[in-house]
Amino acid sequence: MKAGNPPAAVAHSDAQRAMTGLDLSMEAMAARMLARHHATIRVKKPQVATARLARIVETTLTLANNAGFQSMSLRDLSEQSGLSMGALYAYFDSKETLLRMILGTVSTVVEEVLGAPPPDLDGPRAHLNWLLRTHVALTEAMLAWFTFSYMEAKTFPPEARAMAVASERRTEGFICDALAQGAAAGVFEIDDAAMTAALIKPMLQDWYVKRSKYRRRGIAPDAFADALVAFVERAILPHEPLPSTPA
Amino acid sequence: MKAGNPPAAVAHSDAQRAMTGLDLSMEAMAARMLARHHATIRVKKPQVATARLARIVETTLTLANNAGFQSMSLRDLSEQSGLSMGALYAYFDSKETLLRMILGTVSTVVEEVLGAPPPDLDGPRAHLNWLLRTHVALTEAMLAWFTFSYMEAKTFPPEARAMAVASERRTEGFICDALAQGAAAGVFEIDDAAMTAALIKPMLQDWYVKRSKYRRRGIAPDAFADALVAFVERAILPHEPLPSTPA
DNA sequence: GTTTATAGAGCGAGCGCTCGCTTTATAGAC
DNA sequence: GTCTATAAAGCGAGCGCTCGCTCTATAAAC
Repeated sequence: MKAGNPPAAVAHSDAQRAMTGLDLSMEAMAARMLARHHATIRVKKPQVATARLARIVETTLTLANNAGFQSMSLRDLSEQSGLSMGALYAYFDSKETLLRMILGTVSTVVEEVLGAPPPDLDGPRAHLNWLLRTHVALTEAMLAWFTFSYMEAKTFPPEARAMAVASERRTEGFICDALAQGAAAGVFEIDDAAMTAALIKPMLQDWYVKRSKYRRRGIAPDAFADALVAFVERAILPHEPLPSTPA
Repeated sequence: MKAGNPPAAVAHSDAQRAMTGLDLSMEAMAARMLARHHATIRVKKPQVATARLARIVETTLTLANNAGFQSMSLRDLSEQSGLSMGALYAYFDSKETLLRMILGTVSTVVEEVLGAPPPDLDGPRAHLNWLLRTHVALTEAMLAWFTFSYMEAKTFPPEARAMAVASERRTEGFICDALAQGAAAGVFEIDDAAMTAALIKPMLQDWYVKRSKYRRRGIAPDAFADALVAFVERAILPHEPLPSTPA
């Protein structure tokens, strides 16, 4: 396993980068984590550390998404990742730290991607459209990370839970802002932007939380995004009054 | 703690019964569970068994919803419920059985409530409206049960997980059927009923999964149901074509 | 006295985590 | 090229502890 650009994943990675503005590959994420936690990671060589970290995180996400983070023992992680117990503890000082490293990476990426819309978006409708489609693309590219963050949030220690909640509120805030701007501009017809955003977000989350449901039905990311955008726009774009309004 | 009708909860219980057609109180649920599992519950006197079972389930839901079912030790459960370890094992033969007892109760209740719409509903629109509002009322009345079922589903053993998935599909099926009937009758304007139902259900689930979000914002069950129905109906009732359709 | 229910000490298994030791990579001396 | 010195990285048995679960002695009910 030599260093250098992994040739097979380049096209895929480029497509993601075009949509989200970032390299979302496991290697790139591991490099980010290393940069953020280099003070506490005992392995010195960046190449080695990045590769091992990628392996650790990949295995953790797989095991935890199958049976839960609490149920995943560090012996399991050691065995599946090919690293010894001692080697694992060169990268984190406790199981909880490993959890926080993963969570922090996810919320940082969400912030960076959704908080930086392309400058050429034409108005609130295009902005909301971009938010929804980019969220689908982002969670698709980092599916395991997002299911991990979502499903394990309940059992997180208080600090980590607060981080997860804050990240979710931030995401909902992006949607709410786009809705409010559209309403102010007369592009959208909305009673309560906050409530509408509160209703839209769970639909976005369903894409990765219940991913197997959509996979079973053969629904591709683009098809889901299309349906979601169509549904939301029908509900918020202005149109003639309802033909009948019985009780 | 004597047996008999708990007087304080009668009014509340009656309101629930009017909406859902069932008594959803903890005592009533415990009685159901006892009837279903009387073969394996070693405590013979129904009054004693029902009261203890209610206490066990109530404590389990509280502890599990705080830190996860896996993290809840049976010593915690023993201490908090006031029952000894030995007494607990008179009601179930393993922690997993306790899990299945709770899950089975939830999915049975969902089936009974949502599968029995009142006969005087006037058409698909009223039916869908009733489905949405009843789902909100049901999950509100049994909030802890539903958050438990939802949040713990990932870590369930295969059989229990299958039960949870089946129950969710059933719920989505009720919505899908109402949508399809409305589309066939020309009351709704829908491309794909299954996809629309798939988008509606996560909004319903958000009410109990992210309950603290709505509590923080001071949104009452009725207000949520109103907003949800309004949002969904705007998206599916027929209306004039969109005023503009830019890319 | 018999039945029913409870108490709580105790069991083996498995947990997160540590630490003394081994293996591998690197580089200068000759 | 070969040898040696040193640091980096990895290893895995074992520690203290908690887990789910059991079992016998005891209390209460009738």
